[in-house]
Amino acid sequence: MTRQSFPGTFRGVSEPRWLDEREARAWRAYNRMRVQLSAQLNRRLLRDAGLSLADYEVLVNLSDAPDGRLRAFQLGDAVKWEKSRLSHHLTRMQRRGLVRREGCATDGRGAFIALTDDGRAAIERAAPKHVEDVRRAFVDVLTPAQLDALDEISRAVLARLSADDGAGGSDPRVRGGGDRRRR
Amino acid sequence: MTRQSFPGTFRGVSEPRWLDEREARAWRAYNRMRVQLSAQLNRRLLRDAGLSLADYEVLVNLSDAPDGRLRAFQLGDAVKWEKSRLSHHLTRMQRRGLVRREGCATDGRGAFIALTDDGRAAIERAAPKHVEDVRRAFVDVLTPAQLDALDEISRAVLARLSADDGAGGSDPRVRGGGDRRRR
DNA sequence: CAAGATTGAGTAGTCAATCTTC
DNA sequence: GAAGATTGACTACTCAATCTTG
Repeated sequence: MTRQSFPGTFRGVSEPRWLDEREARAWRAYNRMRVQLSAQLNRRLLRDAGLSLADYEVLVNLSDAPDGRLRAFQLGDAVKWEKSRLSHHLTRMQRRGLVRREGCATDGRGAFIALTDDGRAAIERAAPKHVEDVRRAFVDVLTPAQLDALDEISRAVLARLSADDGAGGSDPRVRGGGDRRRR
Repeated sequence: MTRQSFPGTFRGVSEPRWLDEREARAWRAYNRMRVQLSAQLNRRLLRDAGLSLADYEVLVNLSDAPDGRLRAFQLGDAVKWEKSRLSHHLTRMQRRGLVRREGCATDGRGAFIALTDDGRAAIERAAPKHVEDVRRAFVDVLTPAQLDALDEISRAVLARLSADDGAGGSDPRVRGGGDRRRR
């Protein structure tokens, strides 16, 4: 949107457009914030309530749902994780007594994920302190204008991401030569 | 900065100040961007160059250093990881032939981490495409004003985070009762 | 004993393959 | 065969303990 394609390039192969100073500064600062903010919130939540951020997200979504239960794929849509990650995570949470798996009557393939009493107690105990942590580190250091700006920024990036993931890639060039990581 | 402390609360214990609509919207949007953007960049870098974002960060820092080598703690300062994460990661990268560990002559405890020829080749091969990916998903969808806004936002958050991590916690209340996670 | 760094054990996440039901 | 979900194998990260040198 902001810049035209580079004049004189040939099918994008030649000189990459490196980031200029403003761009690099914003990108670096954003990445530092991203890493440090998540780490701090995670550490505190774990220390104060014995939950990871991932646990918290699952529990919040379940506790907002009617009857404290959701189909697994609905929960997956809400948290935007890979199916397998969700499944593994629920297995661990089930082992800890926070959620329970229930079969679905109308669709034999389906699973309901339900909050247990312990799970509900855990999220209710954790939430006030966690919200305070989010306020202290994030919300309360930003002006309303900054909150709105960040919202718009996020939406712009997300719009591009879903446009690209729907389609094939960043563009149609095929770039065959990269060595795949051996596993 | 933006809001006063809640009138009628008693030592912060009573009603938590939940997020209002603007705050919640920004927080949710930011988190979606954070998760999806990293995931997409990671996936593409891995697919096209066989490197993870973590590998990339290490290699960039080394290739910017004189002689392509740094003391481990300098590298750690640059990437802001835990010492043990860095050490584990370097072990894996060493096994893949991307870096090499060298002893330090003047400090027997110290280790130098050096880029191998393969490591330098890998980062030089990966960088142009990765920068294009960052441009496409992030830099090029934002206006210069938005880039500057994000820079300021990040700095504000980071300033609060380092103030808090330097000190004891979010505030002096001790909150002893949370059940620690059993391991 | 503090700084620099590594190790081990356990938890978490990813990719690909699989299983079952629609 | 596609949707809903799980499994297995592997890679990655965290915390606490350890080792070594200053």
